[in-house]
Amino acid sequence: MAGSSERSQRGGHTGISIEDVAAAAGVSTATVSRAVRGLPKVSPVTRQKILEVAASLGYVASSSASGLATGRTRTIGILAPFVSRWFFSKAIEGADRELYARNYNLSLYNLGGHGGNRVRLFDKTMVYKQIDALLVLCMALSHEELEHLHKIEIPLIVVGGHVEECSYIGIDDYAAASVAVQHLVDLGHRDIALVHGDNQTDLNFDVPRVRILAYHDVMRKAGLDPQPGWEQWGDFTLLSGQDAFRRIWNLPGRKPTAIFCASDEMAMGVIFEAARAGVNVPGELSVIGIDDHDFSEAMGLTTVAQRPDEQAELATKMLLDELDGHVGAVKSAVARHELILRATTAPPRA
Amino acid sequence: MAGSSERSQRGGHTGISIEDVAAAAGVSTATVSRAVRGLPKVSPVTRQKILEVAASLGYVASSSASGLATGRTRTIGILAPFVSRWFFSKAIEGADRELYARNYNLSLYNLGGHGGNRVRLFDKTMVYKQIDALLVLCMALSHEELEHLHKIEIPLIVVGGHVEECSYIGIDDYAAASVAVQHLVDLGHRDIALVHGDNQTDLNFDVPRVRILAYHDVMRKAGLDPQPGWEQWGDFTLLSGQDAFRRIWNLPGRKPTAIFCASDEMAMGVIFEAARAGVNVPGELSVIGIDDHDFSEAMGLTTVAQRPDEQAELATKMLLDELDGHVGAVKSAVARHELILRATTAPPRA
DNA sequence: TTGTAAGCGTTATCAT
DNA sequence: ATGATAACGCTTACAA
Repeated sequence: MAGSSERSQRGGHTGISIEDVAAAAGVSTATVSRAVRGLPKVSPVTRQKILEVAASLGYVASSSASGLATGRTRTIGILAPFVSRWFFSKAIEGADRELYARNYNLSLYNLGGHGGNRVRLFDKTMVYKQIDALLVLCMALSHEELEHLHKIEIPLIVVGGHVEECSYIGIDDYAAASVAVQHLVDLGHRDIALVHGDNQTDLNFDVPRVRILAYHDVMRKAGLDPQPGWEQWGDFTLLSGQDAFRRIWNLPGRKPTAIFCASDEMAMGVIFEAARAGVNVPGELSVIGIDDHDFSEAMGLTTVAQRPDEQAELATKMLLDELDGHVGAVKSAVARHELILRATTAPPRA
Repeated sequence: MAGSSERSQRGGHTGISIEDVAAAAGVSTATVSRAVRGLPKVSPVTRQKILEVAASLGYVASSSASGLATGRTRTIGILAPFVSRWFFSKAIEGADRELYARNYNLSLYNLGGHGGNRVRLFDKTMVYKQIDALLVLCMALSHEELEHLHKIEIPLIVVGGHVEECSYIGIDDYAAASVAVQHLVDLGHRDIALVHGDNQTDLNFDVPRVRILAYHDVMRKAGLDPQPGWEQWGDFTLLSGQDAFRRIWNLPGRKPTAIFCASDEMAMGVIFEAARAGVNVPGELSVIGIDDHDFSEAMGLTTVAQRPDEQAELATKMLLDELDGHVGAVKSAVARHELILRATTAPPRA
């Protein structure tokens, strides 16, 4: 019974079904199912025949149907506060590489405009019964959210920073920031300003705090005592870097000879604004960032590099391994960072 | 009849089902289905009761099951050659706004690393029975692909340029490029170079060609005759802009006094490289791009602005309207562009 | 190796 | 307004 030709009432929307293939190949649907999924216990000749028929009919299994039958969607979700920013778009590409290689789909949940009511994501649209695992980018999750996720029992991992209560992958922010500040100290700078990430919002959660801490520690160890007002916040964007520079430069008194920025984008903002103010980089002002943004090399920006794509790729691999039954595959890991010397840092003017 | 507690053989992975809710509320599954979907013909009191029970149980409908029953996945696919480039990430954010507002999911198909074998996307992973509609970003589809898509009968639209045989949304590339070149001509430039997009690859398909054509037309009408070698190709990236500048500047003979770049990123590459070569912008060299990239304002880059997010948002709206039964909702449209004068263009030196 | 048939959780038709 | 119930297309014991 039932070829796609003689299909009933609701939607003819479904195309070629497994029954059509079975009928055309003269076998049962069970055998077709086994054959197309490459399962064993199908004779070579039968499989061959079925594959041919399936191909000629253009058969593709309905993901809804197999999802319903197996309880798996073969889709993993990526939760991101933004997509059009360097870290996030790179991470998405990295995750996608692994997903593509292992034949999974990628469902993107962007908090961008609608960050406020992320509640909804956890209730309706999202997560629940739509994805097999969740990759969270640079966000802290609330207690409730984590609990909710935990209850659903889907593998979960956070990329881009430390977050309590669950596995995470990211660079050692303390070490990375320390390296950056120490580089400035080593060059002989004593008046070092800081443009850090906002730690009011949950974006990047711990990350800003840790980087600030590292700055303070390195400064203290070097016997340096930054001016109040030389610590400005930003939100990791170019624009906020520009603003921060202006606030620092408009301060009365002497100027810093170097600025450490918690992201390359902010560093670029500082550099553009410095240029506008006629401040020579690195002659009068050294600038260092963190990230190694796509534009950093072209701008000659000295930075501490990280690779969000690799981080997300690894995280995705762990998620998929866990789904493949490798219990314990998902675990925290520290990603590498590396100081890259370029043209925006130099010893302070004598 | 089954509560999630007494569930059989395969996976207990499924959580609370509609039956659980029905049982707890003392109604049939049919009524629960109507109630939770906000359908009419449910008495207020019944609905209220059901909603309460559903909420307390944390019930969420299985997308696989409803997908199977309705033939709709409530997911639209976005096909992009890259995600970590300005146009694409912005477009994704724009599409997401509309999708989120209308409670659809977003499935991302990135051709990034694996662009070569995009075949697979159309066969296996993708499209077929996984998504209700497809948004294509800046790519030409082959005849077979289009036919395939057409056969599946899912709404389809292309954003970011003209493509034959299907609806598309994008700026008028000819007009936009003309405005840019004309701006240089109006400033008095006669020696105008071009850094255009690659038209070998299918990325942006028609777009590069049309922009080149506009350049030629405007030049000819102005009675200008560009040097051979002043036309360099790029691939829309910063790096390729740098390379192009070097190739142009290394040419023997006189230098152009202005360069029109087919994208802001390439324009930035030209500017960075010009700075490195000690060429003053706009003193010795005017530079104009197309896009109005996030960084363009900070860099003072004169450009012809476009808004990929708005384009994708509109395209998505059309797709969803079509799915809502508004036949003919999907149709081609021209998006706006606007010349933005900033600091990288000026009259040529006397 | 292959077939039979019972689910999987919804939705939608048809009664009531 | 509500309830039975038959699909939806696939997977997977279990039987053959």
